[in-house]
Amino acid sequence: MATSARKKPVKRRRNPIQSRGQATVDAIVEAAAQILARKGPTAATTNAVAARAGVSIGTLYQYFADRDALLQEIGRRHVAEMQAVLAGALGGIDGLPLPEAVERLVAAIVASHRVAPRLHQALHQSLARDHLDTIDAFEVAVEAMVSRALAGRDELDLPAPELTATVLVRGLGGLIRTTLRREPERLDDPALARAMRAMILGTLGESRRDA
Amino acid sequence: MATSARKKPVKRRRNPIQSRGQATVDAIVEAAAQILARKGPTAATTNAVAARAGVSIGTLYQYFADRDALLQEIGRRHVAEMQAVLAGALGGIDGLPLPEAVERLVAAIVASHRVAPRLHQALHQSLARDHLDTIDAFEVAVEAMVSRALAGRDELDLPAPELTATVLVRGLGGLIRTTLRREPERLDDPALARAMRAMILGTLGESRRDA
Amino acid sequence: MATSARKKPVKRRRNPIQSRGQATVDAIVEAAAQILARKGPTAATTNAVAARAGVSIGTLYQYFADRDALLQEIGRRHVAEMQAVLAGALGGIDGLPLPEAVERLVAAIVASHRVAPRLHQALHQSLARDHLDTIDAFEVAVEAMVSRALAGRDELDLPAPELTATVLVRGLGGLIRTTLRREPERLDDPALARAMRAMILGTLGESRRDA
Amino acid sequence: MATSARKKPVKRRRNPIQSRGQATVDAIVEAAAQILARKGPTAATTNAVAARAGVSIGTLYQYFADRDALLQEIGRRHVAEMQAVLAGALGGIDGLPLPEAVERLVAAIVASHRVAPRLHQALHQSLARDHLDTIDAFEVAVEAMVSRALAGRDELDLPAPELTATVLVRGLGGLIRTTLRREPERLDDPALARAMRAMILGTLGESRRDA
DNA sequence: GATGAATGAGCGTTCATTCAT
DNA sequence: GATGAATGAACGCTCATTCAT
Repeated sequence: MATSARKKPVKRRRNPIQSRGQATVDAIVEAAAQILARKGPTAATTNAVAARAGVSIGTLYQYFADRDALLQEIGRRHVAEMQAVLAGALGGIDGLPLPEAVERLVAAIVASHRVAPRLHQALHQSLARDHLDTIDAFEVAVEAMVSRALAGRDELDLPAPELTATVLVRGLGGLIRTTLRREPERLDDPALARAMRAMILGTLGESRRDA
Repeated sequence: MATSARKKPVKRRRNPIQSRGQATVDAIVEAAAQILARKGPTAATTNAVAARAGVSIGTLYQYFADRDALLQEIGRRHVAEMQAVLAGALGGIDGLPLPEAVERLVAAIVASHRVAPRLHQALHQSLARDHLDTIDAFEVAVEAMVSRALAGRDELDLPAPELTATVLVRGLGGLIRTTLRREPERLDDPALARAMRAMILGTLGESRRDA
Repeated sequence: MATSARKKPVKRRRNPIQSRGQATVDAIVEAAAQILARKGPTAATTNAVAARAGVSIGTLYQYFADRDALLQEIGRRHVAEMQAVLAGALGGIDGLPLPEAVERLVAAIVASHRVAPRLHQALHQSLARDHLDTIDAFEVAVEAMVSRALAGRDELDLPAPELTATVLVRGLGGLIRTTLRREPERLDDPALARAMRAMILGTLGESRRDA
Repeated sequence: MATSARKKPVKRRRNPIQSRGQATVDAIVEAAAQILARKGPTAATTNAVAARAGVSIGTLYQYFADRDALLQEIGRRHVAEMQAVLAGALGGIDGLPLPEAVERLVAAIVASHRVAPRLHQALHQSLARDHLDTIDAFEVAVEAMVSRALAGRDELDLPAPELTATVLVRGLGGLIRTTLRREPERLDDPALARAMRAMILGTLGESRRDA
């Protein structure tokens, strides 16, 4: 489904056994995420990260094999956060009538993108195609989840719930990402949320009619 | 609408009218676009571009104030190409019945993204947030165009054609971009195109019902 | 005789008498020697040595003032081993007739270089000119020993036994070292041993004739 | 005969087409050779070399792909110099009677090692086993040359001229190298030269007698 | 004593950019 | 105009060494 060759296995260097070490790792990851979010990928040099984290460059390399490993860890954490928000906002959605369920879904997806919008963009930009895997895997998981939810609703009777899920999730994601980049404040606009719901409901209705 | 602080004004060094210089500029831009598309932003160093273009690095700087100016020029040309493809594929669409019009629109948007998909991605990745303006402007223009087209169709009777256009264009764009990145070959899948049409038609139907 | 300025005096941190410490020191030295021999000087970092020895880096520095002190200790031990092999193989040589004595000498020198050939090379490579003293001292001692043995043989009647010893020992050593580096397996070749014996015997004969 | 796997092809970066460039390359090589000779391999950092050569670090990398390429170039030049000295000192040696020929040979080998003795040592120390090829090739060539010369002398009637040449050349080389390191001034001692000649003549005599 | 997290000088290297020719 | 040799700030990263626990 997804993609391509994986060369480098995940390469963390030491997982700290003293609690001091864990704090250090957190500081580094947080510093890197901040710089990434505020000034973009090119500003997130290993030296800048170490400086902002208040540790020496050597310390950074105690915990991360290279810059890429750090970036991947940030990606992993970011995805985990989005995942958590999404899961939290989606609990019990299956029991809801469709319109409410869609409302919840839209709200949840938007919320998950609001966790760290600038970082989200930066990660998309900074990670080479080979390294977007973590983020890709998350998106794939979301598509799968939505696909299952759609298939579970007999009322919908979709001929290809997977395809519909793909279109909806990717479309929604792209819409949110573009809006976040160009008009971040607009993501709070209720009219936009309403339009997104219309898009979903309309797509579902139309998809059922399809052969 | 758009965004953010602009540090550097657009800076090209001269607008060579004579064909000599124009050919050189073309060679440089083309070389850069090729490297960008094939090997990504990090491979597109000024020296590599000059070498591939068959000119000296000094000559490159005669025509472009800095690397960024070159990248922006590539963006400008890429957008112009997408624009041209889009316009070409959309001629006479207003006279068409809705289903055919939608079919044409989907085909046109997909086609415009297929002009140079790798370059498209590379530009999104390599341009700093501040410098995506050209691409943003294009997307805005497409939204406006679609908005006008929607507003012109009395049969649709949309309460907010602009909002609907925004959602559709951004959603479609994101869907295509994500697909291009993760499953490029799938863009040829007729089922996907059908699903996209369903999304549009459904959204339009649903949006009309909205108050 | 030997050479040059000595900056740092030999610096070990403590001479641990208790077996606890001795075992640790041994482990460290052995680990370092192994890495040196197998992967060369650049791989023998203090951290790598400590890791392979199964001790912490801090412990390593408890016993060795710095990396150089460790290297020198390895040199010392290596020389001691070569010395032991040599002495063992040379016992009773004085009573032997010349051809047998020479045969024993060649065998002994070859054997002493075979104790740890890779380590031998690595030490020559990794020790700064200033720190080859231990090895130099060993070679000087061998020369002296051979010189005494030659002087003790009235049958030879050498005009300058010391000079002859120098030439023979250094020549033989260089020959073995070069062969070890370029054609290590050839050191087992009986023809080579025979040629070495011819060299010695011939040199001895010729040297006597010299005024 | 010699050895082993060759990974990296020689990697020079640009061979300068302006004469300015050639001067720069020479300055860099010379600076590196000086540092190597005076302070040893570890002092010959790329930055130190560039500084001493009076060029920027970037310039160094215009001409050498990496530090190793620079070292190899130095090796190449050094070997060429030794070669030249050797060839010059050996002209017409074949017509000479054996004792004079040997005298010339010893003088020539000593002279070739005196071209840049400290550099010679440093190269042996700094080059990884994989990269001594240039120097090895030179030594092999010398062995071959001596072997041919020996085979050409019917008076010697050696059973294995190649083996004898190997022993003599490696022995002499090692002897000189050791002496250079420990007692450099002694290389001028006529007694040592005499002893070396004795070694050669004796070895030749003895080798003939061998079966 | 032993540990190992932390340090930071310094390494090899890249690449956007300048300017004498 | 065009060239390409030269620049040097800055990058990612290593490793000998220290010191609080």
